[in-house]
Formats: sequence, structure tokens, C-alpha cells
Amino acid sequence: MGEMNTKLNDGMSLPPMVVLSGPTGVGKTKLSIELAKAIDGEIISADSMQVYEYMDIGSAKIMPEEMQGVRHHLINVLKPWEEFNVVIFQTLCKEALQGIYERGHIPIVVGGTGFYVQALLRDIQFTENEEDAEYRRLLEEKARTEGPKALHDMLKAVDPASAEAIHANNVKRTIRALEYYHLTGSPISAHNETERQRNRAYNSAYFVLNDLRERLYARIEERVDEMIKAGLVDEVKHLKELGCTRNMTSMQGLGYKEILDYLSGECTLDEAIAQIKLSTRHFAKRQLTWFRREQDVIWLNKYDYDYDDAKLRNAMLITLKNLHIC
RNA sequence: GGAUGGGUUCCCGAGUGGCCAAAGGGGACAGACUGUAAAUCUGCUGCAAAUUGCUUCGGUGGUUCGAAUCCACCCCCAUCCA
Repeated sequence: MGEMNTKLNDGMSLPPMVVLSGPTGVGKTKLSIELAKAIDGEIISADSMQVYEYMDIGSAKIMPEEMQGVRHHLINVLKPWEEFNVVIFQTLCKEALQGIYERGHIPIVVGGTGFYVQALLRDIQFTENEEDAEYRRLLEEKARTEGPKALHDMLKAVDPASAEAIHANNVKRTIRALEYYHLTGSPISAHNETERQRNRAYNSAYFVLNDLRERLYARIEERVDEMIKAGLVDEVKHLKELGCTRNMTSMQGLGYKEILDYLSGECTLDEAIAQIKLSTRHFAKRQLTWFRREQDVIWLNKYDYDYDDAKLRNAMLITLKNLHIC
């Protein structure tokens, strides 16, 4: 209890921030509007797909009429062929935050990308280096021809600690670690170690909305069906016409890659739909794993509040008051 | 009614006398994660205990030191013939 109070007092000098996260399909969007209206907040989306324009249905993006006048940031700010990653997210976030604080409003970060939320909340420093596309291509080629082990052995030679932590099959992370070393001359494991020590950069409340697993899964499947009815296939067709291809970050989104497969004749529509449902369930599970590990999260189980958004909002308001956020 | 093929652990599916609690895949569950994160990757999956024990391969009975695997009968499914 004493430790808790210390933390609170420390946090009070920091800028206020509310986070509302949770697995895909729990109902973050709706609740976020309720909350924003109550505390005169502005919403920052922490969502790796809703940043993209023309991707409305598949990303379950909030529509202007649903916003009820609440100002939103980081939605529709990129074209689907543009790259997006944590660093870009951080940069855009900080720009948005500046304006929000100037207006005397409270930022409400809403979205299910836990990694992004963490990067923001603890203000984790990534590298100032640009990525080296050429070097990456080289490494990818090596992984393809000589196998993931060969690449992992390379890492072992320069950064044994990372090699220990990253499974040899995880080519993507092996490449990033190698790239980091290539760019900076020092191991990413050392960098990670220092960043891990970081404390919160905001006086924040980190809410995670959750529900019974089976209800969550049922809702996910239902929502996929709704997306199809709403015209997801046409949305993806349109993206295809715009020149979007599978290798783009945006087209790795759930619902997009599968429909792309369908459109190129690799599977039937029913198979694509089933795959979207499955992948989305897996994703929700992964999100939950992330939140469980995250410190200081305030779990909001919908069944504890009778599935009533007003009750949930009120509970959040009380917590915010206790934490002296607003 | 007849012929043939088949019924295996949550599902699909291998196994055709001991090396089988039973390959492989899927699902479920758990986990990792610090510039692709809606991505990428890992572990685990009959039950209970330290090298072990117990209950499983449609049912019942039998052969055998020993059966998911062989035999008999029965039930169910698929296809074909009537």
C-alpha cells in the first residue's frame, strides 16, 4: 500500500494520460467515447491498422458519425502503401499530445496494440538510426538459402545474449538484432536492458477491458461475419486496385491478407472467412498474454459491470479521480 | 437383404501383435516480444504420482506371456448391388 502511494505521488508531476486497451472486439471504441465525453478528452488511436486510409471495415475503424464530436488522432493519417511502425507511432503520438495538452484536454489512448502503448507510456527510446533495407534484404536472402540457423549463428557471434533470447526460428527478430548491431556497432541486448529499466513517463491509468474468453471469441466471429456483410471484399478489391500488395505493412492486417488470398484464387471465400476468424481469435489471445505481463494494468472485466458501459465508465472515472489524473 | 470399405485420444488422420498413451496436422491452452507487433516466434495437450502406476483406440467375448493391431458375434457409418 505504501509503495502504491509513493508511485502515485511520483506520477502526479507527470502529464496525465488515460489508456484504454484490451483484446480485439471487446468494445473499446464504444466505451472510449463515453469516457472522452465525461472527462473532455481527446482520443489517440493506438492501433496499427486504423492509421491507414481506405481500410475502414477490416480494421473496425471508428466512423466520424460515431465520434460524437470527440476529437480523434492517428486515424486515417497514412496511405496503405506507407510504412508504419512503433517509432512512427511514437512520433505522431507526441505531436498529437502536444496539441491536446495545449488545449487543456486529457489524452485517452485507445487501441489494442500493446507494444505501441508500452512504447508510449514508458517513452522507450528506439534507435535514431534509419533502417538499412539493403542489409535486411541480404539477411533475408541468407535465411532463405542457408536456413534460419545460419542467421542465428551470425547473431551468436556478435551478440550472444540476444542469440540466447531469440529463438533461431524467429527470423524477423534475428534480423532486427543483426541490423541493430550492423547499424550501431553495439548489441541490441544491451540497449534493451537499459530501456527495460524505464519508468512511466506519464501520470497514467492503464485500463484493460476484458470479457469471458468464450464471449470474446463469439463476438469476434460475429464481427467477422458483419465485416463481410458490410463489404470487406469490396474494400480489399479497392485496395488492390490502388496497388496494395501483400508485402505492405497495411496488408498484413487481419482480414486483409486473407481476402487478398481469396481474390488471387488461393482459397474460397468461406475458407478465407474461417481463416480470419481463427487468426483473430489467436490475436486476441496474444494480446491478453501481453497485458497479463504488463505492470500496473487495471483490469476491467465486463461481467463485473453487467456489460453496462455507463457502469464501466463510472468505475473508470472513480479510478481516475483517485489517481489524481482528473 | 447382399458386397466392399470404415469406426483411433477435442477434431482430422497414421498405426495392422510387443519399441504405443499411440506419428503428423488442426484446434484449445500457455508463453516470448523494445523500429514489420492485426507481425514474428516458442512450449504444451489422457489421468495421477520423481525413473512409475492407472484408464484409452465402436461394443462384448475370445486367442496370446502380450492386442489399437488376430478371431467371433453385435452396433453404427459410407459406397455399390438388390
